[in-house]
Amino acid sequence: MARRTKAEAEATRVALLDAAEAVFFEKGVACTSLEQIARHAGMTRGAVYWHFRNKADLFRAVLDRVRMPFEELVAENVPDEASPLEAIRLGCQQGFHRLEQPQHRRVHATLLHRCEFSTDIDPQAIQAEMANECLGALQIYLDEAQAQGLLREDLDPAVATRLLQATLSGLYHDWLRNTEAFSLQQRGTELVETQLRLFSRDTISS
Amino acid sequence: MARRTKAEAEATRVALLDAAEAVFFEKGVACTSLEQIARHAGMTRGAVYWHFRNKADLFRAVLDRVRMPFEELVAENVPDEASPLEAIRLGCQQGFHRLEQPQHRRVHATLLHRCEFSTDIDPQAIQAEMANECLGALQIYLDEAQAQGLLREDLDPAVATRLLQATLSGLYHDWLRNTEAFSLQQRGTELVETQLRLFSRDTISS
DNA sequence: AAATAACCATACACCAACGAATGTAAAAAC
DNA sequence: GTTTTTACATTCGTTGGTGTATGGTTATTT
Repeated sequence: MARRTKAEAEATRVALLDAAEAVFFEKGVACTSLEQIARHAGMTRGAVYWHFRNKADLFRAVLDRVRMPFEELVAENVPDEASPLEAIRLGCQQGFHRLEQPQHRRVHATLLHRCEFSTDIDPQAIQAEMANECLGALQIYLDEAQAQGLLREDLDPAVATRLLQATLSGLYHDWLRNTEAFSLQQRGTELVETQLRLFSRDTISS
Repeated sequence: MARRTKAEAEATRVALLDAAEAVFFEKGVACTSLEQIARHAGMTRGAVYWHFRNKADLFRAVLDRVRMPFEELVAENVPDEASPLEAIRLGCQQGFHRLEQPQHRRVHATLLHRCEFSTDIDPQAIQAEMANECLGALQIYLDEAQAQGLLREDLDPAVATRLLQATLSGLYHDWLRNTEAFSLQQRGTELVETQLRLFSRDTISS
């Protein structure tokens, strides 16, 4: 094969990543060979081994395209003057919106349900990293909410943080298990708003 | 090999299941060969292929040993005269207690984090089945709670059900991702009690 | 008591996938 | 304009795992 120009080479790299993303999601990581990925991208395994060391390296590269730390979500969608509870609400909404994009949906579903722990790949470590990042951010906002007197007096902000994080984690897992079952934005908004309303002091009855 | 007695054959079947459970958890389902399982049980692959059709069939058999429908948990641990919210609380506690048993812990962790979707194995279907069973049971109890006037007036029992189920699901996933991080019984009790308290009408402040 | 069938070990053929090695033609570098 | 490197394609040896067939012994059946 003739040598490609730099731009073309980068294009094939992206094509390989797209192909890996699609085939990993369709067949599961363990059950897809590098041959299948290469053919799906219109290449051969030679191209794969040129751009990536092996399957684990390729998988990491696929994951690296869809990171979304909570602070980034807040920065994208929340005005500075918003209250801490509003910041959580809008940050979550932004997260739901991102997750519903097909690429993010496929990659996260693959991370959760279509890839195994092995010596080369440790999805739990990546999941734990994401979860802890989210937990830490929520903690800060809920501590601030209590400092402003926004929370019920009988609610420890640390417990509230763990409760909200568990709810979000459950929603994340349940939706990615079957994205057809319900709308993430709709149910996510419903659950987050309800949870935050239950956290709040002096709730106005509907 | 000589023919074994029925009891001996059943014992090797159990030994194979125990071995599969252990090796699946340690290496991941995709990365374990039937040879490894057989040797771990002190047998050869011949025994495996006698008792099970293939790896997928063996995996199903491993899972079948640890089912625990919510109604069963309630029946085990809840007096008949308990209120619906108490039934939920005690049923959850019983579930936490069961999950902390090493066998249940290993199998559920394997189901979530150490086995992939493939043509032969569909862990998501099993997870969905468990989740829906739990959701349905919670729905019944929370509807009953509202009928008895135990819930806040501004809380739809259907929303409360989804909220509680998401919380439990998140707790389940988070704990199984790293069982060393916290005590399931402790945090589980904390979260469930807090959630139910927030659901309740006329909460007494601590 | 003979026949049968259960229970498992052993041996064999087979295949898919990996990774390394090699080939090569064009783009970059000089 | 020559050399060097890039960006792949192609080939090949090796390995690990699967499924099946077969055999050997003994519990069960009749």
